[in-house]
Amino acid sequence: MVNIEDVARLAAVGRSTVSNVMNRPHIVAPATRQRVLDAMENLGFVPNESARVLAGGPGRFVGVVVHDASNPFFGEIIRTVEDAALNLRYIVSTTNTGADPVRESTAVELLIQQRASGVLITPSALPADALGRLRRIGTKVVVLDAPGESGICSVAMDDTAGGRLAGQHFLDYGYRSFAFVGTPARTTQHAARLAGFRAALEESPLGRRLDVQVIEVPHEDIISGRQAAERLQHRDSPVAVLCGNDLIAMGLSFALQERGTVVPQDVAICGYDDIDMVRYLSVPFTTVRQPVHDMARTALDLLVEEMRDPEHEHQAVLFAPELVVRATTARQ
Amino acid sequence: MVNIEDVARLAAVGRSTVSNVMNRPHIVAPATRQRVLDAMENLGFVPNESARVLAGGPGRFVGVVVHDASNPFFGEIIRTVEDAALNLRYIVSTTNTGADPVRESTAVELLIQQRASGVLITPSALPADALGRLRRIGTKVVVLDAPGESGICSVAMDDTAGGRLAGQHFLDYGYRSFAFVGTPARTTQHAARLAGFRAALEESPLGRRLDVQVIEVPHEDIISGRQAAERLQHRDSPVAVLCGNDLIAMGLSFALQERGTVVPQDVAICGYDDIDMVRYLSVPFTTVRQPVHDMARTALDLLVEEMRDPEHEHQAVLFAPELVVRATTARQ
DNA sequence: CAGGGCAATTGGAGCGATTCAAGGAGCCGT
DNA sequence: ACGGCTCCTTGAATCGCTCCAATTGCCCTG
Repeated sequence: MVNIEDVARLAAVGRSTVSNVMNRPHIVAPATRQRVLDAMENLGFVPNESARVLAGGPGRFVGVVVHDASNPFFGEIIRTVEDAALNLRYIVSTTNTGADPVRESTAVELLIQQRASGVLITPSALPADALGRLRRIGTKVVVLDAPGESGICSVAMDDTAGGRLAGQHFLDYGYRSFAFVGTPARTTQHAARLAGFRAALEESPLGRRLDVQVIEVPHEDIISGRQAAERLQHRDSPVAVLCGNDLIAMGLSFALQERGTVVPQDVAICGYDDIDMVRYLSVPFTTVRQPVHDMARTALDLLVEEMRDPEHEHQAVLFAPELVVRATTARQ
Repeated sequence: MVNIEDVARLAAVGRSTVSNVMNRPHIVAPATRQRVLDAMENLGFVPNESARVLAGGPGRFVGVVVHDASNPFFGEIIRTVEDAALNLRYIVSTTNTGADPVRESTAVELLIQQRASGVLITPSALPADALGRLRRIGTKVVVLDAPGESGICSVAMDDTAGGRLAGQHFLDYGYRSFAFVGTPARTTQHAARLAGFRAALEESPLGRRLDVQVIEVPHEDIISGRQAAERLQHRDSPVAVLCGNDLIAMGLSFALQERGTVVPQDVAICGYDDIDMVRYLSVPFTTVRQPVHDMARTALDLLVEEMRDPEHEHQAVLFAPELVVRATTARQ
């Protein structure tokens, strides 16, 4: 493989000059610069990132850790981040954790091994020590889709507000029986949504007479949503169900339809995320929209800023959710 | 950051011994090994992967390049590969190309910079020179979901056979008017599916009187499928449409339903991939199933074998597709 | 008991970049 | 003509690790 020395020899300059052309082009005389550039071109030179990082150069490796890339919500995040990062010539590495804390720490561990210069993470239950270790090797961290602790940048949705929005909407529409399907025990996001949901109900005139049937499911996907259908109890009055995300809502809705339960007459459903798909289903979903694109973009901007500017001040950005009413809820 | 030397000092051994504990544990005396292990633990030592790679050690970095991770088909591939690779302590980095040749080469370029030791790629149009350059730096490559050229390992579905299967099925069911929706001009996979589809029709007794209306769409997603609905011409006889993948099929189907077109009475649809979701829709999809899990697993196994064994013989594995008949096609 | 063989350990020479301090060349004003 | 500048350019030291060749004991055997 051709290295910096080969380039230097062909261009008849010193190794450092070649390095300068790559990292501080402005201090190299135009003629020399061009000569070096040509030499690189001729030789098909590609700098060795490992050597670069080892020598203490600016790393160009950022890791993105998400629950599940095939969930369109995360898909959109990844796409946004990749687009922006590739333009800045960063190398983006995505890892899925399946919201599993063990895989999450494995993923972080591997990122540490790589001495990633930045990490964008959607934690399920982020162990503080993992963050500490990342910090110690100088890796910048931005927490995405979860409230950040102090001393760390974070970009999140106000999940409590989102849950509230859904609860309020159900109450407005006259529902009196409620359920939540998701993974509140395993992910902070769902827990907050559930909390907001409960809060809205409790604050209503009917007060604490309103109870929420909580159905904890194993994953955040369609299959889990389907499974929840069997456990959902609905007798006389229609049940209003808030789902932890749209995929779960889809699964639940499909399974209910198969059993002859009609949405929204028998069961009302509110999803979460507003992924593209749910707007196109035969019964378009009422859901809580997250400004995914903006979140992702902001998160990357914060990360880049933090990587470039050592004096950077941490900030926690909170986005507001928005309720999108479609056909899976109806006025009673 | 703590390095190998710190560990060596604490354990009162030489640097090399620490290295040996990590890479060739069997040649270190058990007592010594334990002492080193303890020291690592105490110091919270994490080997620096960059240094390792630079020193010519066995790299543990593999790249996975796919069209779109949020497509469940690729999602499943990624999940499978990640599971297996993480167990082997490989670092998996996923990149999306959106089937765009430019992003594809950018992705490969970055992988070269990283000196990845292995790459699993789903090419749209893989430029031969990119492969060559990867090869030159010693990166092992396995092509996934596309026919491999000689001198390279590949795992693929027999897409032509898949297209044939669909065509045959439509003929059996009595359809006489056909269309294909997908990206045949931009991806080899869709092109092969279309070719097989055409072949089946041409080989039928009705011969070449059967024409296929080809609708090229910009992406392989739901939105593109929806757009295709406007361009699909169907007059008297029902049209049988083969879609390049299930997402396109879903989009097409949703859009048609909105305009009052009934599936399968007015338009029959056959998807491709058999992603989980399509089985649960209100009208479950007829589709061509790909053994994704096996493909992904086989691809990774090949890659690992190739990375470990320099004498490795390239092979091209071809999986057979399978038709799954559900409710979007009906006997005429 | 010398010598051979084996197991365990280790210092040193890179790997390919970066950064820094120092050196050389040309130009200016005096 | 010369000191003092600015601009460019460069050799050397370094990063943390792996591998190799060499070394050290130790046990066994003839």
